Amino acid sequence: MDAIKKTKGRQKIEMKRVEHEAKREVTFSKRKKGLFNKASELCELCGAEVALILFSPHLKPFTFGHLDANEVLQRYLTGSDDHSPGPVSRNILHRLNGVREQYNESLKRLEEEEKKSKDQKSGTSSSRGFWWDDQQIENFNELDELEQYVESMEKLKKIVQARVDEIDLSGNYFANEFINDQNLLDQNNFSLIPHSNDFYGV
Amino acid sequence: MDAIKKTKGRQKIEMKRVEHEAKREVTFSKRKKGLFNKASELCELCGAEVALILFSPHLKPFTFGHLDANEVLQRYLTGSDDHSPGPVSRNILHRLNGVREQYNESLKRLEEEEKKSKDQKSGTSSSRGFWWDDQQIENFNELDELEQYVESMEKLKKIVQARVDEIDLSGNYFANEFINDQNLLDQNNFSLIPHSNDFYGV
DNA sequence: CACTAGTTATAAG
DNA sequence: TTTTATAAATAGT
Repeated sequence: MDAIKKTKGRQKIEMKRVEHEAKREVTFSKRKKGLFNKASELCELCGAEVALILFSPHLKPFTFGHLDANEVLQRYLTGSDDHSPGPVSRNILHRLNGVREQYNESLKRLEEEEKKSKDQKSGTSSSRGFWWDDQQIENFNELDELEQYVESMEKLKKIVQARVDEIDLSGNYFANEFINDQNLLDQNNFSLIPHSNDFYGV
Repeated sequence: MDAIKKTKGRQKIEMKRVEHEAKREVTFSKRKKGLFNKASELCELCGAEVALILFSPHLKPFTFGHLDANEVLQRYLTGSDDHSPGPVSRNILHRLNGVREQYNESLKRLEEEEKKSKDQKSGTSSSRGFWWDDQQIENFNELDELEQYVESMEKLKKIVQARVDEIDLSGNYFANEFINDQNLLDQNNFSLIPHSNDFYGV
């Protein structure tokens, strides 16, 4: 009967740069959200860890990390894993020969800085569960981005909660050393919804 | 007529850790591939840059980067952008106060190491276009992983080629400084298909 | 933003 | 692995 279609639905697009700027930004926004969700699902389903650093077309940085992007970066850059000293990337180690000590020291200082600004006005949430950074959000569809992030974080919150529950039951989850305190999660995580301009204060 | 279905098709799954190990590894493998492809598409469609570092359930690292993961990491860690000195993350800069110099020096040395081992037996491809690292692949479905990567890279090759063509025409692509020599791409990139055990020799 | 409808990713087999 | 068939992501409105 009603053969009239309201929209053309999703159309196939060529895999090349989207030339129209507004369209490109919409695509970026949608796909960034999709990518972050895919990353979080991979973490949750498989117990993987991921650090994702993304620069928008305007070179604004967005990051996503689970369990903690700095932890993941450290493992990657040093090839070390304090928690499970299994096989180490000799390739990476070779390339970082002589650099590791410096870098570890740098990381320590970075972590100290992070503790200081934790849960303050930096717009950064850093805790043992998920890590998420939204610096420079102010110049790019501010509210939209923010809402997307909040949305993502709320989704992640559910995921983490489920994982924590599971850890309580199974007791041998590989990530126990990272997420081992449900109270910590309850207290510090996922309270990112901005209620003041502090969020934009950098 | 034939109402018998050959499979149940894709089934909805709960977003929680996949407990069955074999199934979890299959899921990881599939979704990692999907995630990498999503990342590469976002890069291509929107001119974004991305660095993705992923640890498998067995803590094996996989990375994906465009244009160059080290470049993206450096921008992220230092908050600097030599190519377009726009707004800089003061938050990140603050956290890295006093660390940047050290880190830049480290990066320089890392790059030197990379040049030495480029296109050798390290299993690492590093060039101006895409960057991809497969260290530690040897303990996890070796060939499968490899094939996936090769597949991804061949897809990416097409993307890069399209982009290069476009740059030739438009001349003002933001990535010009990175991908600015088609011959370089032709010569050094995407020749990763392994034909000997060198690939596994670390 | 929210919606549709055609496209893509992927759980099972 | 490759093939289904369905779930999920998303281009266009």
